[in-house]
Amino acid sequence: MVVDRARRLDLVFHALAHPARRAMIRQLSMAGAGGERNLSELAAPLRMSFPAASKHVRVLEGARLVRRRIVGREHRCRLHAAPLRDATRWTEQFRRNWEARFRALDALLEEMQSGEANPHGHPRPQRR
Amino acid sequence: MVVDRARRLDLVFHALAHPARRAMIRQLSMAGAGGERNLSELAAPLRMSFPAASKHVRVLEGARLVRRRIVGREHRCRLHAAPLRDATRWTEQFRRNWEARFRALDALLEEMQSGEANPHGHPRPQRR
DNA sequence: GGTATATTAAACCAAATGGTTGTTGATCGA
DNA sequence: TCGATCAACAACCATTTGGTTTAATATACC
Repeated sequence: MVVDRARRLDLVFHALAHPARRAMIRQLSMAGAGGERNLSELAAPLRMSFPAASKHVRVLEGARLVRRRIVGREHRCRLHAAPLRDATRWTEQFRRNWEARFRALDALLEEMQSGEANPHGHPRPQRR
Repeated sequence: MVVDRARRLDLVFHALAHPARRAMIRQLSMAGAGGERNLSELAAPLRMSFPAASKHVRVLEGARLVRRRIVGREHRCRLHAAPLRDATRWTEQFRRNWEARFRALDALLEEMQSGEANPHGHPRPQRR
């Protein structure tokens, strides 16, 4: 099944949009690279039934944020960081662009204030 | 109404988890700092009814990613980057930690391979 | 005033989400 | 082999999400 970039981002952001799932990611992150937690360990701190926690893990798997390795009766989960990087890249792309333009506007205002003294009598554009 | 940090992140990530809303953010980002788009402009490229688009804008507002200024009959929207930064910070926090540990593991493996020649006969641990 | 434009509101709908309980199956340890 | 443990599965439920259509409201234009 082919899942395109956009759909992939949907899944990752959706996975991150629930505190229980973020808590799981946090816990797996603490485990370090190659570190693993089985489902019980992930579910334990979560104030919800085991099946509920299990479903959250599946959501994380669907977003490819977590991979599962079955060893005996335990399902060992580990974090997979790549989709997290994709998500970050997406947000950064627009955040940086946006903030860069804001800095450019700041610079322009600075220049207009100090260099010339508002020579054409235009009212200075205001932010906020 | 007080909305705590965790809940705020829920809202932001949820807002980012739909392609229509990401498209709106992209469009507003193109508009530059201080740039605005009214609802019709945001809705136009979206292959859905106007009311549907309007609801998406509300979701973005709820996440404080967009602010609305009503001018006459037009509702002018502008991007607000701060929550985007919060979201990025969250993901970066764990991604970096995780990748740093992975690099450390790589370095260790490197050292074991070149320095000693696998002296204890342990099978080399494999990643992937 | 009358008409077009921009947007909200209301009612409705299907599907997804997030949770529960109860049951089943596999595996580990004594 | 027996009991405890780890986890899936199924069925069910309430709420949210994402969409629609139709109607209402406020503003701009002629």
